[in-house]
Amino acid sequence: MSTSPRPPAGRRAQAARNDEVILQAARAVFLDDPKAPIAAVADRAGVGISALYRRYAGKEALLRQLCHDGLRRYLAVAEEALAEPDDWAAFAGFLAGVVDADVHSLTVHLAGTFTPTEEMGRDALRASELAAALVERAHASGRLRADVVVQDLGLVLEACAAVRVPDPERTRQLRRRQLAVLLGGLSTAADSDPLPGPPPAAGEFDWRWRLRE
Amino acid sequence: MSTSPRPPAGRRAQAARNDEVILQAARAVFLDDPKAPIAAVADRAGVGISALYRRYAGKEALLRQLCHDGLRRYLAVAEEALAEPDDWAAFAGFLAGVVDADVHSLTVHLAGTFTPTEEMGRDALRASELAAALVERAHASGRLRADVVVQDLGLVLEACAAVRVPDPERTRQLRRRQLAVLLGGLSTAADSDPLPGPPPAAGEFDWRWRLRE
DNA sequence: GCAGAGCGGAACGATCCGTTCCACTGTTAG
DNA sequence: CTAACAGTGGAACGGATCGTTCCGCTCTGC
Repeated sequence: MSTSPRPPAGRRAQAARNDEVILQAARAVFLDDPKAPIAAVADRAGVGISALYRRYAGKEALLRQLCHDGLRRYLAVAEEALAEPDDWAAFAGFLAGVVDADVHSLTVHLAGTFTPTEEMGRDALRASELAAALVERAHASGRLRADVVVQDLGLVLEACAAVRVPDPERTRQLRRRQLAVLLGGLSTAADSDPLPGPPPAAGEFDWRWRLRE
Repeated sequence: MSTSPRPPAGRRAQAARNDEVILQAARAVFLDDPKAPIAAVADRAGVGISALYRRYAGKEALLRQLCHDGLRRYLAVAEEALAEPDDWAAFAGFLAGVVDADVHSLTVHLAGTFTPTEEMGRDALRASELAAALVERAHASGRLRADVVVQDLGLVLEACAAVRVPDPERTRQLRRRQLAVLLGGLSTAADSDPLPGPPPAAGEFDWRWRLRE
């Protein structure tokens, strides 16, 4: 056998596999508790702490990577949604996609625990542009209440992310339910009074991203 | 002057006033961060740590008291709402009252940080009974979607409590907005598809109340 | 005046957590 | 075949945090 037979079971392969295992473990752990100790990630991944520090300069680097990955998933979901021809379906599908991918917790709840990179800033900007486009199309479809603004998406996503039970699959189901209620409330079919108070403004949620203390 | 002139400025009076100041400070602090250190409460109240430990056996006792107070407020809001003749207005007013009083964070988010008393258990039971009555009346009014169950109230309140900006008054406004959207989605006016997935079941959120670890 | 309730805040001990360090193991280049 | 070494597990360390205790002071009510 010149090359290794089936799964390349070498030290290298093990390491490459650990790359993925560690990231998945970190995602699961920090999704469950944004302030979890780094040792919890190692335990969950079934590796030692060294395996972590070999890959990331420190906790902050890991958090940053995790958050950036989440941001990229958000972008992917948004772009996929924009490909949908039906304006309202694109809007609803986008929200469902973000909720299912649990991307909101990864981005917003990890905010302030690390210093963001410039690239993250660019991606975040692009993300808000895509969201604005989706809202605009939803407005054009006539099915979105006129007094809904882009920033309301943040509230909706936060509301869904707040739903949490120990079982992940059940959590997903309950979030879908919550999202369905919210979508009903956002649609013009709800003939209720105008939404109260000044709508959320641009930059009103930026404080999350400032480093704590 | 036989008795003190204007405000009864004695050591006793100061102490009585501190009772209230400390409770308010504790509420503000733990509302902002359920795991805040006890020293933060003392700072916020403008008193020393001794003033706290003179009144409460420990952190857990303070948390328990705070949570029980919140529960009692919840009961008061619910009973006030039940006095409203219009079924739907009672339902909507109840939710608005709970959101404004920020009672949900005080009860649910402090859960698991102390061992509850029997009386709290009784009050919690009564609270769920009142909530069930309000939901039943809302159903009777015909304005509440048929597939909404009592447990959905927890999701709605959680969604509102999740909205949070540094300014408390602005937070209240945004929560009202969120609640308005949710109420729109809960009402029969939203002609959308049936809510997806199995509805939240009784006892599905009890895990919060078990002591952590 | 004087006993003591009430208080401020330093000090203590326990815990937790991020990071470093070292010994060990299997792999791979030569 | 073997010497170097990438990769790893996990103990150990140092700093930070936090709940609680304790001591000395003040001011009041008798």
